[in-house]
Amino acid sequence: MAAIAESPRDRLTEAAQEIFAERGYAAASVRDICKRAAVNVAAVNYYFGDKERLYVEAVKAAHSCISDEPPMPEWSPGTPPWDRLRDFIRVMVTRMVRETNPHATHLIMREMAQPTAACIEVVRDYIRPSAEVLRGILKELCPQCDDEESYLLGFSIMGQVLIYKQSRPVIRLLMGQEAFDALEVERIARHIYEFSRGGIERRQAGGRA
Amino acid sequence: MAAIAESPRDRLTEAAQEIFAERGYAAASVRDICKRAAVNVAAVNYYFGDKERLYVEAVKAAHSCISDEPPMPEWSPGTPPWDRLRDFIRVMVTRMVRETNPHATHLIMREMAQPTAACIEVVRDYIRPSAEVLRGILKELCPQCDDEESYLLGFSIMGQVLIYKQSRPVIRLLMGQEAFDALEVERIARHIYEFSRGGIERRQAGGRA
Amino acid sequence: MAAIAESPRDRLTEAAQEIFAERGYAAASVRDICKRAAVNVAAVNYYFGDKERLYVEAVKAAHSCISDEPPMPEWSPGTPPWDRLRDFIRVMVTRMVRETNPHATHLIMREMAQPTAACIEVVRDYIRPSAEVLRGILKELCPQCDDEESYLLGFSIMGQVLIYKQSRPVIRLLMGQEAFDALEVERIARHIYEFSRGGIERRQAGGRA
Amino acid sequence: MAAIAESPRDRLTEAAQEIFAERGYAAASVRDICKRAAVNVAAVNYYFGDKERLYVEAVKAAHSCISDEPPMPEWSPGTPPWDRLRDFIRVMVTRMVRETNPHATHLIMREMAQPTAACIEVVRDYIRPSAEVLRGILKELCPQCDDEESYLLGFSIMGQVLIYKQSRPVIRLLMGQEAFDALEVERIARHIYEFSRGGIERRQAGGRA
DNA sequence: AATGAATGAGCCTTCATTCAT
DNA sequence: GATGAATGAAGGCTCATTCAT
Repeated sequence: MAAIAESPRDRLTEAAQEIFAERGYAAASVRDICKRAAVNVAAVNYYFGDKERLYVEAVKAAHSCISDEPPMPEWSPGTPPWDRLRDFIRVMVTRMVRETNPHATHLIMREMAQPTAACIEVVRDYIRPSAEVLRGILKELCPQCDDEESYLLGFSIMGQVLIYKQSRPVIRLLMGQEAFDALEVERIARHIYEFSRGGIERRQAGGRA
Repeated sequence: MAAIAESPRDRLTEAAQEIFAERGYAAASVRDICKRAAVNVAAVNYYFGDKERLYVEAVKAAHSCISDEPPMPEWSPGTPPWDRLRDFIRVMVTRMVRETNPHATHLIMREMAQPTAACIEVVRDYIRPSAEVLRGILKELCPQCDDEESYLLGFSIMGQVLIYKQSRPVIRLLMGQEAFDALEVERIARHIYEFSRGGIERRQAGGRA
Repeated sequence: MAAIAESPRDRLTEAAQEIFAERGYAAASVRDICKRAAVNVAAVNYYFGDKERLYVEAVKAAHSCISDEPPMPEWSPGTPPWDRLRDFIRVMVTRMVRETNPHATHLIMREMAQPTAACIEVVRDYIRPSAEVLRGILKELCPQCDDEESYLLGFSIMGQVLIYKQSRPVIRLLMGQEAFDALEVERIARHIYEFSRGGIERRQAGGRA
Repeated sequence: MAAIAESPRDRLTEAAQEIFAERGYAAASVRDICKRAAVNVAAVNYYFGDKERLYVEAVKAAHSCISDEPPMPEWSPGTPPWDRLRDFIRVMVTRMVRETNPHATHLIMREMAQPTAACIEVVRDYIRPSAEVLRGILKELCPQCDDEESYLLGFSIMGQVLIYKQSRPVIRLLMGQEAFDALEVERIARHIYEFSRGGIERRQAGGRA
């Protein structure tokens, strides 16, 4: 998106996303954010009152940006749960890995690892809805799962997805730059789907072989 | 574990681990670290030359501390790969979740998500060795895997483990405090093992059903 | 007295009196004054051009307010000078001590101790007229006084009066809250009159005993 | 006193006295104080922690400077009370009017008119001792005075003295520059003594003539 | 006539760092 | 070998003010 001439307020939120994502809350300076947004230093105080409230706005903007694109498909009532799981994983991997708005994802990851005041809102507005979608699918695949089990299944799936965002630098170092660059979204998504399908089916089959 | 009278240098490294882990690099102040270590402000400069070099030392100390405890078992030559995988996962989950030296793990996680100068060394000395152990096991379980596939399998396993450290606050918010507290290391480790075994076996069985 | 809906300009002057009196010129903020006056921030600039010119207007308004109430009596031609002196002192003490419009007196006192651009006008319009009244009385009581002497007498009288305004916090601390509260305007005025009468009569009697 | 090269801390206290006296607390800037003291901006934080605590120190230094010079004479046991009153007044007028350390007196006057956290200490350490000396003299001159009366007498005397400090700008405007410059400390002190003696003696003689 | 958006200067404070001892 | 005094740079924030409307 990032048009060149939005309103000062929007430019500020966007610049804040970038700089907070790059440097973290403490290391990001209001002055630098304003410079990148091409507004006066006092604008932060004027629009948001505070560095902290600017941060919260930036995080909110980031998660709204992430949640929108790509959107979760609206499945027709009869869509088989395995298909929905495959779609879900593909959307999530795309959101994490794709190089559009890398600042937004980065900011959210920071917030998840190092929660601040904004975390509660992010979880409530962004993460929980997705989590509920996933749990809905899982409940259908494993009807007899209790709450804890379905959470563990969900974390196993999301863990596989998130590692590509949260530990990306490490992954690049481990695989080497070339192999890392060769990784495609579709490849990752298909792998996670197949792997997870195996895990779920094994659970349904009754555990140890 | 935090003896009262170590050498000033060690006290400094330890205090640095704690404060860097709690607040991050930028928000941590040299003065506070020195205060907690009960040394003079100039000591950081004297012993390490720099805030940044103190940070690197703290990260190194953290990963040396974390790699030791609990140690990876030394398997006898004939140990079946599934058993070694189960052990590997249990050790990793324990290292991530258990609340001994939480500062050390926290610091390492920060470094993985937000690589600084210390990252290369952390990967080389701490992460790659573990990664090689895991890939060794996987190569044995899936002899015909190419490099990319074995990496993807490894990431699927480690992703499931790491999410409990890197997204812990979110997990707690999602499950609720009580359910979160009820989660036990053994439970998590067994789940990840079974889930991953299903994933690996499905791959070996030839993919889509 | 503080009607709810005057003209914006008047509301501004009034709010300025209060806030300048409470905090002093530098510590008073144009924003706060505007907030209390319920007008836009730009109103100060619009109506007065400047924070400083608003201050001058506030001081003028304060002294015009203070000079009126209570008014100096209009003595009939034959009123004995001692009676006029007693009245004069009572009016002055009342103006200083009484708790009506405390902002106005406070502002004037500030201006006397810490002269700004407004001081010359305050002296010309408010202080000198009163001073002339007093000197007229004193000239009558001590006809052979030269200028310096009559000034010294005037300062001795006004000094006794002003201390109750300018050093009020100290007086309260010295006497204690209770004794301070028990002090009545009439009591103070009578004391100053009697004390001053003694001083003046002694001078007329020829000084040292 | 004001040597050219004292310790940074002392230079700071002295510069603070001057600038706080000239501009008041809010309008005085830490930067300007440091510039005048020829120290770094951070020195205020280092030595005093705070602008406010620097202010308190400056006020304390001011009153200690004032109280020392000129000192109150140490009267021999038999000194007649009138002589002691004359000395007391002369010392007080000298402290107020003399042009040594004008900053110190100015600062104290500000504090008396606009009390801050420092006021209580100033009253306790500086003002009350002097007030007790004066009340001791007055009790001897008017043995039958109750507390309130002796306070009123004391305020009448101190009011005459303080007006030359607190309202100096107004006095200069009223008398004109020349007459103001011609006023000598001795002249003022003698006048206040004679005037006050008349006031006290009249009271002892039984009030109205 | 009157305003809300936006500004640049300056505020106090804290920071990592160094120097003389 | 180790320290306390002192520094310069930069931090977030608030201020009086202006400009387009």
